[in-house]
Amino acid sequence: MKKEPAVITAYRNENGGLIKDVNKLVASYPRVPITVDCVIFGFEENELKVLLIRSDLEFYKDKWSLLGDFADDNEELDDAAYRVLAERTGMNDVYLEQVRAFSKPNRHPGGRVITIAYCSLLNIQHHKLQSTDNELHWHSVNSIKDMAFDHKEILDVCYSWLQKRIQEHPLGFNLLPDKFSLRELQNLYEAILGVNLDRRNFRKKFFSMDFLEDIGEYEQDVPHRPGKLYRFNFEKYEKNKRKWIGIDFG
Amino acid sequence: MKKEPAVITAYRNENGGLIKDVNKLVASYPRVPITVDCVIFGFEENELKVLLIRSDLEFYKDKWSLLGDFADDNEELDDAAYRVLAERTGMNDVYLEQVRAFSKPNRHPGGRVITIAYCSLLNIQHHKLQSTDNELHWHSVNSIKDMAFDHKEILDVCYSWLQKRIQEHPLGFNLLPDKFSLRELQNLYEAILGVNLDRRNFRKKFFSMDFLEDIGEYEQDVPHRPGKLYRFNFEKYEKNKRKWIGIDFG
DNA sequence: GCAAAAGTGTTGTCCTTACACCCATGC
DNA sequence: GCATGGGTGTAAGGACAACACTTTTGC
Repeated sequence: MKKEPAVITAYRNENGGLIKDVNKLVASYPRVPITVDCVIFGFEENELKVLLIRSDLEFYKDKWSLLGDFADDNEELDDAAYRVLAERTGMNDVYLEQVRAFSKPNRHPGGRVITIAYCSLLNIQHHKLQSTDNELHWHSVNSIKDMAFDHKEILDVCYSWLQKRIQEHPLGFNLLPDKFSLRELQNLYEAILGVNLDRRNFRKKFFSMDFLEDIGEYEQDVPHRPGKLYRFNFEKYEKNKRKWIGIDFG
Repeated sequence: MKKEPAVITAYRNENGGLIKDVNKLVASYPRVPITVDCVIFGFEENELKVLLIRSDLEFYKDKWSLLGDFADDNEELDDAAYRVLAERTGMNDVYLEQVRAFSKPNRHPGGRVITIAYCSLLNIQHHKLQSTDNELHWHSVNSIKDMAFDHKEILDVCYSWLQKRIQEHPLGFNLLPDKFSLRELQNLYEAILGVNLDRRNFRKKFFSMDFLEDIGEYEQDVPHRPGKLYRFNFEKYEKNKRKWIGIDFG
């Protein structure tokens, strides 16, 4: 039961049990190809969308795939994920967060590849996809059935992650224009959480959190009374956010 | 801005733009040594403890290190983490969850190594460390100053993860004996969260969640009125847990 | 009988929910 | 003037925080 890991044992007892040649030690480790895969969410027409590309592999012909790439030598994983985003969308100032690693040995048909999934939120309006990117498309998250690799599983995990995360952190604003109406914000939450929320209580909630900034502008070209536009005041949020004790399993 | 990843470009245009030889594709990816590192928490003498080993590396002589090992060929990362636990503690039925990847290029002195951190909770009483494991020790989490590699950073991240997680999921029971008093449970929460909680409200809270099972036994050998012992009813919890909408940033 | 911790209830406050009416604009 | 959604307030119920006294045991 208490076997020592093989490599460590092999390198022991050279210097009072300590390993001297760390390079040799690391060189003895098995090596694995590492990729990052980005689940890039956007919001359009009151639907949560995800940016997918048609798989490059004949093996997955006509299946959709997340945007990913291998991690370069000495490239930190976050950097690799930002690089994928920049290469594919041209955007540099995008919200991005690591979700977790996926490591099933047979998840890639070409051999073992471990991938680190990242979740990313961007404003579709800020990035009009160019027509040369004709294999790059936004898909309604709820319409996606099956995908290349284990990417459907990764998408599902990231979607759940987002549903939880958006209730505890002000991520949603990354999916909206700088100026947005409360109706847009509510549509966003309803679409992501898959619920209907009471409009009056929703407003009260966000106003009481007190980081929506009334910028004195109004919606335009709407066939009804235009709503006020707001901006998310990030500084105010950072200054006022509190730590929180509240045990509650669910 | 929209450069295509080099490898994908190289393998294109062989079959209508599709890549045929997936093995060759994967073989062309850079490979990285992957390790798992386990942050193994325990609870003893009303303190949160973490299980550490003295570093095997001369480079980190006399520094403490998390328990880790490289991932074997075709070994899933969760399995590698369970293996590390079994090898080091002899325990197989331990709570374990992936936290995240750490990938700074210089985090290991022997060259680039990416590690996936796991958080693990076990009951110290169930596993009396054997004296042959004389470099394996429990350390009070709050007393740890500096560690080998980036392990202090990993520990800090996992500790924060635990503080949050324990408020939303019934993990804490993994740190306690099967039968425990409410006082022990409260001490656990107070130690992990670093706060004082009102005893009466704490009891009400847990009783109202209704998965503590009164087993009709009492504490023994205490120099005061003995408290009742309870057991966590996992089935009842699973059956009653609800989904939850509650937007609240903090 | 004394020390030490277990066990128990009530009240006020705050947060959440449910719900209905007037208002501003485009057509 | 009518259709459409914007904007607002209130009341009830539930959760949480604060708080003190009696009970049981070991010594």
